Amino acid sequence: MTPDLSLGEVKTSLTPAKRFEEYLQSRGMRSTEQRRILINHVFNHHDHFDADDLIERLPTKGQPGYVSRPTVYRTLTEFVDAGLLRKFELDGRGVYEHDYGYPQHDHLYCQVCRELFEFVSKDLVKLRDEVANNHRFRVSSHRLIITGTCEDCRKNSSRTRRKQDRV
Amino acid sequence: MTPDLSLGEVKTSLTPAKRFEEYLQSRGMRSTEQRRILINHVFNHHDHFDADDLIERLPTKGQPGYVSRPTVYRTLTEFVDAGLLRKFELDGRGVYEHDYGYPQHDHLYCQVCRELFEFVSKDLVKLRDEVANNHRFRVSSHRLIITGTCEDCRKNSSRTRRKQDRV
DNA sequence: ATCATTGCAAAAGATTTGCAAGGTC
DNA sequence: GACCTTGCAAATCTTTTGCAATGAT
Repeated sequence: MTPDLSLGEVKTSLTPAKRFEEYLQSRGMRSTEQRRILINHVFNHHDHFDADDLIERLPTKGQPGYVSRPTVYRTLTEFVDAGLLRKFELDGRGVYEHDYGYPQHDHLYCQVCRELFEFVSKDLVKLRDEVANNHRFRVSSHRLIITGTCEDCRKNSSRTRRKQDRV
Repeated sequence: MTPDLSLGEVKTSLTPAKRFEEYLQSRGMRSTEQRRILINHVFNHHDHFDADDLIERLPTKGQPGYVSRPTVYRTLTEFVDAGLLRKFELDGRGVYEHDYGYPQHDHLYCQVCRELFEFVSKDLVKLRDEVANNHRFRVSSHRLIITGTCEDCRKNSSRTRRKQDRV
């Protein structure tokens, strides 16, 4: 479910990879094989994912394209710092989504299939800013998650979950 | 910061302790010293807290009133199941707040002093229900956290944080 | 050559679990 | 007495860190 791009999209001239290169340069950090591998994986899908999802998609140890778990974690943090990804917490895990070039949006979270659905609401941002103003609070971001049951899961409440349980 | 009670308060005839007793009865669970200790501690403060906060307020091992860490975790989960507390995640930790007899509200979170401020918004609930309707999604709850900097911390940006860092 | 980065192994932090002993109904 | 609960110790899960080897500039 992709949000309406007309609503809040940031105009971007650079690809995520380019932007990340700039970020690295500006910080005296280096362009490495692992960082290139990860940026490709992350920006080839428009999904929400956690560190494990990403690691599972990578080649295993010994194969070309393998990146170790600590490096995955470290690099995800760099992507967040670079403004490429946003991070939030769900069920005790860190979840990442595209930020760079991607419109502001919020989420519906189905507690049955554990899937995230995106929606965009200008009114929510207005409401947020009003509330913050009233409290003389300077907003840097917000996170709204509406939890419940999605249409499919309501219909098929007797069937098996479609998405794997994470034990 | 207490939300306006006129807005969303659930009328409650029972004290949390009584309601919990009923819950235990209905489930064939037992009324124990530890559960009574914890319900008193939890409902004597109107704060947000995590498991550690609660444990720190309890007597230490060997003292009367001591409750072990696993029991604290287990009992907090029971309070949530019983509808007495609500739980959410902040910075990777579970945070609890009163639910039973407490009005619906949301939070401003200051990333400097790490304090939570509550606010109530009827419009937010309306917006939430509209969005959910559009997506044929059945809402069971929502969680909005507005992150930023509170007034005090903006003013005193050079001073030390008022609330202890959690290492 | 210098210094950032990686992978490994191990640590850390929060929470959960197996189980024997003890408490409640 | 039956069986729910507790506390202990240990496990689990996710994420982080120290460090020596490796790679980028």
